[in-house]
Amino acid sequence: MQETDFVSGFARGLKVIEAFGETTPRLAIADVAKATGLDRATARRCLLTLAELGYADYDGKFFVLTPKILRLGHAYLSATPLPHIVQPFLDKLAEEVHQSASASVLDGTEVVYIARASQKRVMSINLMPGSRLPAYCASMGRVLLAALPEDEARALLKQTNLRSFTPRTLTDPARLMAELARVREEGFAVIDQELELGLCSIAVPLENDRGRVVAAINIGAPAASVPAAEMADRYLEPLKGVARLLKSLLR
Amino acid sequence: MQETDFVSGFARGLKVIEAFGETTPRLAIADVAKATGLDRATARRCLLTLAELGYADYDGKFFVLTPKILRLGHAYLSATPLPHIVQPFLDKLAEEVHQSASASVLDGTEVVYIARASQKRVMSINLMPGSRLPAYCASMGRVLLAALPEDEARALLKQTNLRSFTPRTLTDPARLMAELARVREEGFAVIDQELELGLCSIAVPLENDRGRVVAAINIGAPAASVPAAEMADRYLEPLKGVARLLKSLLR
DNA sequence: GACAATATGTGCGATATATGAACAAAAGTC
DNA sequence: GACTTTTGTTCATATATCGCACATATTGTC
Repeated sequence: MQETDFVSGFARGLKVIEAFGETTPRLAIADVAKATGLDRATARRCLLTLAELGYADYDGKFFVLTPKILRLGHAYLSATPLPHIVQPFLDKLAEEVHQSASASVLDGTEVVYIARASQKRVMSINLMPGSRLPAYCASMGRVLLAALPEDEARALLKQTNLRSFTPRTLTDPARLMAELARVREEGFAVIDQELELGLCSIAVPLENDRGRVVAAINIGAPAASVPAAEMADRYLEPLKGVARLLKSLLR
Repeated sequence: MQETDFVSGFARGLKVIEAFGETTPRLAIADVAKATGLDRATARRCLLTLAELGYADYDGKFFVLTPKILRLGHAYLSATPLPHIVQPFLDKLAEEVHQSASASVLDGTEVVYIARASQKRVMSINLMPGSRLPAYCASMGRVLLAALPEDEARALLKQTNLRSFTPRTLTDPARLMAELARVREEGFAVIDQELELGLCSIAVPLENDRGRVVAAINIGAPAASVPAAEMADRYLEPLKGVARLLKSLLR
């Protein structure tokens, strides 16, 4: 890369941070080099830089990220109006329906939670702002994919690893595209235990004042107490209500 | 900087990300240059790099961070065992006492939330993993400062902007140090509306198996329903119980 | 609409960084 | 414990980046 408007040292460093993940909390220099495709010498320099700045700890062998890294993501959550505007509406919604309510946006093939009001836990994993789920099998993901032009949605599905989380997970691209068309038509998506057995959810898009879809909100409920068939009857109106209220507030 | 093991381009880039914050969500090149102290040309290159990589959007004038930035903080939250281990205990605790429970660690002069189980909202601001509060006037902050050697705690207080959030906020360094001594002695800290009127909280330290304090947990309650004097009676034992259970699980 | 005041874009020499190979040091294997 | 393999560190040099100064564009003011 010869671009004069691109700081490759910076880009490499960000790659190094992203090398740390769920399954790889402690990484040695060589691990990072392998994960990022960087030269070992370069990976080492990036890691030492992180340590020097206090974003990572180094015990002479392994590097571990420190909580200071959270400043970076926090810069987004506190700097972006959307999470702040949506949060109180989610709180009220969650309290009214006695279920968890969340808001998310699309980042590549995943949905990213940007706000959440949780009632008692139903999911096995703990969702919070910054959490990610594959878009194709999450209710908000379906809504957000449906809001894209068909080819873009298709392209994203193509680059997604379509695996079955439960026996009910839809993984056939053609059937997913058909479902997206239905979602686009009807204005909401219901997921019946496709991500986790025992969990249903329903989502609607959040439009801004110009009618562009900027996010999605959903309600999740235990399948045992709220069968999928009832999700829309119970929760569609409350969700649509919030979406209507927010429409004029978002840009 | 002449260090051979330091990538200053990377360090500069991270500085640029941190320039975005609550009051400054949309920044022009010159703003970033001013905020970071970097040369305009450098700030511009870093920003264009962020945009190129999809971490920021650029409309030709202003830069805005995208949700992709959350991947960076998420790398910590998902890579670090502490949040995962603590979360289920907080969930159980919050349900038992019908109040919000949180866990945090120290980052400089601030506490950083790493996990949280929220019951109904009492605070005006919404706390979530990644959120920050000044250590000197938060219950978990007091506990974490008390766990440091005296000089370190004193040094941190010195570099803190000790402002009064409410008429009750302690801001005198000497009195704060005395309070830290008391906290160290008694093993818990109670905050009586020092951060926000109407909000009390109580925190205890979380030790690992070798007795080192690695985090703090707390319970927050509305002052109207639980006077500060009752906080310890009601919540100290549940908190201590969780700390005991976690001691062997943390390293 | 002309002027001043800021803000942004660009080319260049000086300087810092990446590269890959060579070396040193562990770690794993038999 | 000698051998192989992997990992970490160092170094010289080719290359990319920095910061400056200047050119251009945009914004605000009267």
